[in-house]
This record gives sequence, structure tokens and C-alpha cells, in this order.
Amino acid sequence: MAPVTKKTNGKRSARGVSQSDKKSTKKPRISIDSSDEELELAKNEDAELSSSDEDDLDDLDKGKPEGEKKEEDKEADDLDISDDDEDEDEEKEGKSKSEGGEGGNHTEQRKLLKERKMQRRSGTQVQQIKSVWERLRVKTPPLPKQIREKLSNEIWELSKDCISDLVLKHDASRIVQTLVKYSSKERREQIVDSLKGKFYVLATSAYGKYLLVKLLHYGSRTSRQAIINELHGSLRKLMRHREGAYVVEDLFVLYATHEQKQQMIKEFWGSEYAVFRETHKDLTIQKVCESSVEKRNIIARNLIGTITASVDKGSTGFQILHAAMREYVKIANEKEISEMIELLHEQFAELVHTPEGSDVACTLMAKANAKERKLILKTLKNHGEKLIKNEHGNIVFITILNCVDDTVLVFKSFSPTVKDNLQEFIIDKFGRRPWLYILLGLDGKYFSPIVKNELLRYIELSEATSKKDPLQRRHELLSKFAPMFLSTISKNYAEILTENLGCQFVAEVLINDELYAQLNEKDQQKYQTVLDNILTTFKGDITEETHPIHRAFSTRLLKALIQGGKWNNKERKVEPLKNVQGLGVPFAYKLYDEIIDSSNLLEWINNADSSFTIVALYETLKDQKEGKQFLKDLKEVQSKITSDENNKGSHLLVKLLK
DNA sequence: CTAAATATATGCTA
DNA sequence: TAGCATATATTTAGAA
Repeated sequence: MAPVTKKTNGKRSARGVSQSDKKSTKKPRISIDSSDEELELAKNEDAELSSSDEDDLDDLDKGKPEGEKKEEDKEADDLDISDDDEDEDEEKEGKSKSEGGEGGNHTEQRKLLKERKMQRRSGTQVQQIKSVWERLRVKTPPLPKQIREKLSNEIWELSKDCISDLVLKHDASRIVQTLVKYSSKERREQIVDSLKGKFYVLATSAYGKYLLVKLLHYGSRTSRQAIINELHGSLRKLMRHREGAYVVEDLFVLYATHEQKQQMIKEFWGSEYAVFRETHKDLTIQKVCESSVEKRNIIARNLIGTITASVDKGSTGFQILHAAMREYVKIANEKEISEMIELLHEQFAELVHTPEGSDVACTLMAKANAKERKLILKTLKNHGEKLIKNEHGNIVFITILNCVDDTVLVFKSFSPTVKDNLQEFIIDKFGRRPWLYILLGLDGKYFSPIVKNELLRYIELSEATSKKDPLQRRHELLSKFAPMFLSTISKNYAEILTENLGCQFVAEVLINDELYAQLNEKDQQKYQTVLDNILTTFKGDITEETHPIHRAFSTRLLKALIQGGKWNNKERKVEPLKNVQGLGVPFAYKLYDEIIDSSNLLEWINNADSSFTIVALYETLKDQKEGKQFLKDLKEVQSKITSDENNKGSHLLVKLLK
């Protein structure tokens, strides 16, 4: 493969980035529901073949909200019907004629054009079918079923003998698309059958590709398999094709089963593996490459060939490409990894949001040397928010935390993003994970075995370059980020504590010996402020429904702070803390002093949501001098505790008091 | 951590 | 293809 030239690289990456920025998580995909976008596309291509880059972008324009989409469909339809007989071909011709100076006799031109159309292969049929299609395709008002069926039968009768003449023309292809949409499964099979042998041509045709994707979408398992079988052997060629690449990506992402995906990827190893795919079924790439260096070299060359071509083409965001890259990085040697980083580094951010791409990014990150890591950090820092919030990007980010020794650089690169978004992060299912990692390490509570093993695998890979002790690295990060945690909580505690995930995070921050050990004097004060903030939220009348005591998670947080440790379910006891100051007895004392007192103590006991808090207070304070007042008040109201079956906390309290 | 609850994928039947 | 059942993965809740 020819090496990437600076010029193409720059251009492509620019396009790639704008693409992903506009359509955030949406992947390039060919639309199923709307055929009108396709017509738009057709117009453009007719008008100016060289503006293909633009067209590709149009083509990406998917995933609009349902309502919006309908609107546009309607509009386009109306417009379409009004000027349909003289479609865009005609207008074009008219223009070029008048430019040629032949004057503007429109009727004359129309006639000419009609004749020319008739002369095309199956021209008469096309015109005929088209008029039936006009009646079939209307969306408003919706056609009754019988009529729709009748019309679609009519079209089928007319078109079944010349179907292969239809599918490559931009207007006629749409007719077949509509036909597919409204046909029975038997007829869909028939259509697929009659197009056998043509799928490659379809995939590479500017108009045919839409039909092919519709066949995949509406087709049966066997139809899909038939199409895949036929495209097999040409996938590498298709990946380099302007239209074909989109079809292959769609096929891979949306329609192929797991097994079919494996098959498809194997083809990128080399044609040998595409042809004899049955015999190579359960082969993994590592096994083959271990068996022979020659084979490894051939496979590596084939893979990087496809990868380089696609990256140059600007398809860095394609999932199928990510899957190919994953195979490659599994077997790549040190030099090849470096070249890969060189090839990708500007577009690194386009990898990280798919499972396969994230795997590639993590592997590269782990295997990269210090200088290369710096380079990657530089590209990723501008995409921090998405990187951290995305399920897969998140893994990449944690891998960065796990393997980059230069924690100062890591902090510098991401601290602005973190500062702006931390409040969102900590209540986000994925966005909070990196911070929980910094606080607790790879705790099984927050990292499922699968995710954990994946992360451990990258750590293992990184051991060749990363020299720092993992715990030291994590503590360095903790000491840098902890003040940010505290100020974010202190500033937004009211909102954070209304969220389950927020409460959980706050608990992890506050009940954490490692964190407290990293705090300087000023930040320790900040820590105490946060404790006061939390007390503040529990002020007020607990008979109000909005009081935080009625939300299970904030109550649990409060209880944990009173107990001054986390509940260990295995040992069935609270784990005491060594470093942290201000939890347990002092916190309980403050709570009783400021929030609960003799005036509302009974209320707290007699409410099922808050009674366990009092139990916790009792257990913490019963043998302490700070608890004297509390115990005295408790004795006074003891007799007035109501006996409510549902209030297990008050029952327990009565039992304890005996 | 564990058990239950829930979501997701896969296969079978009509 | 729809609907259902079954297996499997992932998420959630949770003490007294």
C-alpha cells in the first residue's frame, strides 16, 4: 500500500471530524424509511458528479426524530409529485441545450427526451411501471390495503421480466424499493432470487445500493445469507468503493449475525480465508499467526492495506473497519503499532465510541511509548466530554488513567473538561465510572467482571512501557481530582442529592480513607463544609413529601455518615474508617444538634422513612458523652412511640431501648 | 458480594 | 414474520 500523503490525510480527517461532530453518535447508515432523501442524492449526483463528498454527507443524514422526519417526507413528496413528469434529467438537458444556443422550445425538447427514454433498455416498461408506481407510493392519505396490494401486484407483473434493467436506474430503482416494501415475503424472496448474481453491481451502484439495503432490511434470514455469500470475496474491494463501503458497513452493523460478522472479518485477512471459509470457521487470528510467521506477515499486510485505504478515504468511523483494526492490533509487532498510531492519531477520537474501536484505542494506548501516548492525549483532550460519557470511550479514558505514568499531563489535559462537566459525569451511568475508579480502584461493585477483565488486560499490555506503581498512580490522580470532587459537590449538592447515582457517588467520596489521606489542610476544611452541606439538605419538615428523607438513597447516605463507615454485607458489620475526620460520632452529634431535637424527635421515629436514621443515631451515640442529650430526649418520648406494623425501624428502636 | 430483577439474544412454532 | 419460550448477560438492590 502506498503510504499516506500528508495532504489527503489532512483533508480526510477534517471531513471525518465534522461528520462525527454533526451527527454525534450516529454512524453512517443508509435510510430505510425514507426514499426521498435518496432522490435528493440522485439529483446532486446527476448535476455534478464531482461533488461526491457532499453527497456522501447527505447520505449520512440519518436518525432524525420521528416527527421531524415525517414533516420532511411530506414536503419532499409534494414537491416531487408536482414536477415529476419532467424530472431532473430533463431539466438538466433543457439547460444545456439553451446554453448551446438552440433556443427554448420546451415541447420539442420534452418530446425528444421522451423518445430517448423510450429507447433505453426496457424504456417503455419503465414509463408504464412508473405511472402505476405514482399511485402506489402516495403516503397521504394512506392507501387502503387492497388497493396497495393490487397496485403492487401490477408492478410486479410488469417488472418481473426486466427487473435487472430497473435496479440501477435512479428512478426505477426506487420503484423496486417501494415494491419490496409492500410485498409479501414470498415475493421478496422472488425478487432476491431474480437479482442473484447482481448484488455486487448493486452495492457499487449509486442508486442500486439503496435497493440492496432495503432487501437486507426486509429480507429473510436466507435472503440475507444469500446476499452475504455473494458479496463474500469482494468485501475488500467493496471497502475501497465509494458506495460499496456504506453497504458493507450497514450489512455488518445492522444485519449480520455474530457468526456472519466473524466471516466477514476473516476476509480481511486475505482471500484465502474468504474462499475456504467453512474450513477456517473456528480459526482465531492469534492461532494462525503463531503457526507461521509467513502467514502472519501476509495477514498483517492485507489487514493494514484495507485499513490504510479506508482511513485515507475518511471512513475511520466505520465499525467494520474498527473490527478489522482489532484483528490487526492483536497480531501487530511494535513497529506496526507505532505506524498504526501514526496513521490514526489525528482521528483517534473517531475510534473510541464503538466496542471494537474502543478495544483498538485501548490496545494502542497500552502498547504506545510515552511519546506516542502524549500525542494521543493531545488529540483526545478536545473530545473529553464524549469520551468520558460514552460507554466505550469511557473504557479508553480509564485505560489512560491506568497506564499513563505522567499523571500531571493527564490532569492538565482533562481538568478543564472535568471541571465543567463533573456534575453531569457523576450522575451518569458511564460518566461516573472513571471517578469511582480513582476513588476505589476496580471495585466489583461498579465494574462488572467483563469490564474489569478487559481493563486488566490492557494494564497487562501496558506493563512494558508503564513503570509507575499502579496504586501510586491512582493516588496521584486522586490527590489531583479530589479537590474537584469536593468543590463540585459543595456547589451543587442540592441537585446531586436528588439523584440516586449522585448520592452513591457522594458516599464514595466522603466515606473514603484513601481520599482523605490525600487532602491538604485547606481541602480538609472543604470536606467538612461538604458534610455541613449535606446536613443542610435534611433540614426542614419531614412530613413534607419532598424532604430528602423520603428518598431511599439519600437516607442511606445519611445513615452511612452517621455510622462513619460502609456496611459490609459479608461480615455483617460497619467497616470503621481510620483517616476521615468528622464522620460517626461528631456527625451524629451535629445532626442531632441542628436538624433533629426534642421538638421533632418523635416525628422522625414514627415515620417509617426516617426511623432507621434514629436507630443509627442511637447505635452511634449510646455510649458517647456527646449523646447524653439525645438519650435523655429519647427516654422522654419513648412511651409515645406508636406501634406501626410497617415501621420496622421504630420497632427495632423500642427493642434496643429495653 | 449475592440474589433477584430486568433486558437482550436466540431459537422454535404456527 | 410475529409471537412466544428459553438461555444469557447486565443492572439493581440490599441490613435490622
